Amino acid sequence: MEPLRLVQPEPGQSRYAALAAALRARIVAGEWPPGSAIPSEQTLAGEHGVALGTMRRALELLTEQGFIERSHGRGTFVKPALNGASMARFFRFGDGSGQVPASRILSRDALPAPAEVARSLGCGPGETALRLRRLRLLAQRPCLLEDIWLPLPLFAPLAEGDPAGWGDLLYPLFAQRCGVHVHRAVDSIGFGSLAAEQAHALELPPGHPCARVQRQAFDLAGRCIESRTTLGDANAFHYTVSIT
Amino acid sequence: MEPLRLVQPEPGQSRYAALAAALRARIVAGEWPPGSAIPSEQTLAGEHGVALGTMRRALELLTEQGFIERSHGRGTFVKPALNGASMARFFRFGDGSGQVPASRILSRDALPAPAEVARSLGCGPGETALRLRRLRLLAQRPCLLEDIWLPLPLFAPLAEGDPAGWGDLLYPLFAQRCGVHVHRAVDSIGFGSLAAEQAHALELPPGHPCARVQRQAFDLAGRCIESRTTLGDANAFHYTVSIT
DNA sequence: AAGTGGTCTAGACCACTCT
DNA sequence: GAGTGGTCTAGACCACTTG
Repeated sequence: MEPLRLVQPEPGQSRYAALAAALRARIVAGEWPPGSAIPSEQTLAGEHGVALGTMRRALELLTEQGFIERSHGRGTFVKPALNGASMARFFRFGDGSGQVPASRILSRDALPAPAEVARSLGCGPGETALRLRRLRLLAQRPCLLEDIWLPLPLFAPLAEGDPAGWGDLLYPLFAQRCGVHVHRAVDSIGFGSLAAEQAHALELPPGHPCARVQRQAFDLAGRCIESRTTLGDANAFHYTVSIT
Repeated sequence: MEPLRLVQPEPGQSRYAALAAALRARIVAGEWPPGSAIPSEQTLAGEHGVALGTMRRALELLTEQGFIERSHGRGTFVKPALNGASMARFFRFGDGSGQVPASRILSRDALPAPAEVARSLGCGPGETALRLRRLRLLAQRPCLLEDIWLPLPLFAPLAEGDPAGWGDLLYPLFAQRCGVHVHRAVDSIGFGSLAAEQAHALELPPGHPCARVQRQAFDLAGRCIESRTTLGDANAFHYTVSIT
């Protein structure tokens, strides 16, 4: 018989919000890994000594916040990590078949993080981080050029071994090799033109207009675990926003 | 004593979804104009012969869908129309003080709608529509150039009178003069370069890179009531997206 | 003080999934 | 058939806004 886990709502906070926070903490702590099932609402309600409807409200909150997914008749599951295939959503290349671009690692170095990268990753300036340069191709033609910074004690497993065997998606690799699950990402879109070196890699003329997508990726605990800059032909860029 | 308004859920549809649809129809029909209060959940629940909690679920649905806003202790209100000040959200000009750019109407004509515009507005190709060309300025400096198409029987009141008195925002004008309330908008973003005439209006060199935002605006009933193309300096463009 | 939406309870029953 | 989440009920009480 499990003892009651009573939660004490902060003053002004509702009980279901407090319950959601408690469950979120258990998820973040890794008690239930991404993709696995958590106990049924019946069980959880009994465990915390609250009515079923109250626990449902808490689980609805966690669903809205993107921590869990519910499936009728099956159960409630910790939301699996993002797979990172979403970068192509900003560009419309060639056939538009929506397939994942192939990946080619151009370089891999452990370097002191420049100020801007350090700020983005939330680490001290000058701390060493892993920098990947990566080219992405569709039908053997270069389409995206990426500059990826990863904090270093955490991503040490990626500093070794042959990157040729990594496959086309990085985020599943982060999970397998480093135990890092990407839960949320923020993309910031801007515009610029290609430096000579960048233009050469993308097989475009120097000075060609490009779209620049700066991404920060976060894990379940809200720590920034990736700072990435992606460049692509501005003429292939497109994006749609709905306003309400 | 108001008679019961019983709703019949479609097979496979929940009762609260059917209630939400019924209320949405009354909102779209104009029974409660934008900004006005609708009856309390108590009243509505009684009126439809359902439990309070069920009516709450229906109202939650309408809230998510953007048709109503609820305010603790005050009541439930039909969501007021968009004010259209949101175009500046795509650009970062000068001081970044976030103020609304001034508006200058460059031209106003009733013309047959080109095929693409007609498709966007959902009217027959070649039907006449109202075209506005409009320049927007911050601190007396041009920043955005707009090409706006409006379907014509509906917007006839804007074909007359001096546009100089219209003010800086069009959407409030749509509501006052034409009874059109903008409920939702979809913006599609791309990059291009300025034609000579466009460059001249924006005081930029011809061929200068520009961001192009194509907007479709919709009223409560879901009809497209505006097709707009906005051009601005690509170097001032920025936008942030959160992915979960 | 009256009226509104927000929280919480304790139950019943239904729909879906898996074995 | 057992277990899950989804719907619906009927009520009590609380928190907020307004006259």
